[in-house]
Amino acid sequence: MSVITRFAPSPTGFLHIGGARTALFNWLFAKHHGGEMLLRIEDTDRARSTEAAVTAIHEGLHWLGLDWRGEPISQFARADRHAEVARQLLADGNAYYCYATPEALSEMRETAKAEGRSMRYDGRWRGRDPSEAPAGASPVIRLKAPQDGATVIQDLVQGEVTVQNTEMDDMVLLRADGTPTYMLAVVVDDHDMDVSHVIRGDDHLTNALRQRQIYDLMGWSAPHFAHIPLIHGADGAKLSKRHGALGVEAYRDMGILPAALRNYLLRLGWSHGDEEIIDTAQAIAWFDLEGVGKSAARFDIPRLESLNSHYIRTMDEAELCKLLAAQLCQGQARELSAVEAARLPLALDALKERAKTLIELADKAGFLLDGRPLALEEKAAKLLEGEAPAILARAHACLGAVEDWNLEPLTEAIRGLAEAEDLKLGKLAQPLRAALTGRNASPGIFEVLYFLGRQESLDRIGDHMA
RNA sequence: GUCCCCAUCGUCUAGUGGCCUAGGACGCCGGCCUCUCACGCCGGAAACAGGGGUUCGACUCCCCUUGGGGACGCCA
Repeated sequence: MSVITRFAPSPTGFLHIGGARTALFNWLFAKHHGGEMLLRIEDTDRARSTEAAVTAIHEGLHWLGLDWRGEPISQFARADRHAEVARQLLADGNAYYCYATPEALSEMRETAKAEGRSMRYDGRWRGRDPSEAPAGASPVIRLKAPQDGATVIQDLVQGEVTVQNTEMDDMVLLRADGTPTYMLAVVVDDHDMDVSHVIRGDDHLTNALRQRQIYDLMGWSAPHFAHIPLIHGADGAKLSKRHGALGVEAYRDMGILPAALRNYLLRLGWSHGDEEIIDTAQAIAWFDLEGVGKSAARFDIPRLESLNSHYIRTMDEAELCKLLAAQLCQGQARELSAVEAARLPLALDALKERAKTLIELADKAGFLLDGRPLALEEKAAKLLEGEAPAILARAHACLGAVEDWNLEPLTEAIRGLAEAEDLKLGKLAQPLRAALTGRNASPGIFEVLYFLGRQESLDRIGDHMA
């Protein structure tokens, strides 16, 4: 039997970080077993589903590098099939019409809450004859759930979970307007699509027991369930859309690489011994449900950034160079000039180990762009005070004599000058750095000269010498 | 309120009864390297929620307490 998983988001917003991890786990599990993942949009609630959200989910998954089998499935498109199953349950005596109005129901809940009882549907229409139905009212169809005994699932992450049937009420299967509820649709679809493993957030754990009742009454065998713990915010509170849950595109905009986010999300709730850096191929080879932890994890940005810096340093340079160029042009009305673009690959190696995100990378690469006279950061301006202009004048003269503008000759020239002047190298390097980059921190000063080229370097030094 | 789930350094986690003087990673602190910032290297502080059992022996098994989370919709 082949492994089929599904990622089944509701299209009510962007692909948030918890959903992204759920998708990743489903994808990895399927890949690991040579199976496939389905994408099913759970859009049975027409009022809350939007096309924009569907698009956002597609784009989010695409950016993350996750794919699925075939076309995305719209759950709503299968409403007829869901209704058919509801009618069969009805015909078999495993479901019944309920004429309780929404108002009556919420009143019932209020009373139960006030009296400290559990807020369940009381089954008032369970045994009644259809002839008692109020005229003109359109009923919902409810499952006639077992009233004694217990329902059990063997969860691949949480273990055996048991709930007494007295704790569960008769859930609505088909709404008054004839559309299916999620609870029915999810069971019918997972069954019809031969889903072998349902991997989802553990906020669905108690739902699984209710769904189990439908499987049992239909005489279907249930898929394997794996309820993975939720992700919390840095403060430990639930990560929700109101509380810091960002869409994956927010991480893209923060300059996070998809590979880094995958690795981070993988290690949040799953482990393989002490392994930390796990690329996607390795993840597919290793991923299993036994490695999934049971407790919720907090989202920690510094750790994500640490992983991100690793992937920035190790990724393909040409690829990174493209990302850097794109980032540098962001918000800028102009393209990079040929001269500027040529500096990027030269400097990339030095730059990339100083950046945790693409944003930082672009920021630190800023000095490579033309724009004399350079804007000076405060600390850089300080470095250009006092005897600095005089020193720069001598450096300018010294560098002007360098014919072969390469790392070794430049190093020799500057070191030679420092020695001749009996200056510590820092005394010379810091003003140069300030004049050349406008900052007090940058890659090594010989490299900076080399990246910028002869003319630009000399011009920038000239701007600040006495 | 009722039911369900969870509980190791600040954070992510290793640990499946003796290998634990509890390991790794991020972060933090100190040092080295050094033209600055990073990288790298070396070192440090830092945890088994509490209480009962079971056992020759519990981080590991059981129970209770506490704490956290989730679910109780004609939402998904």
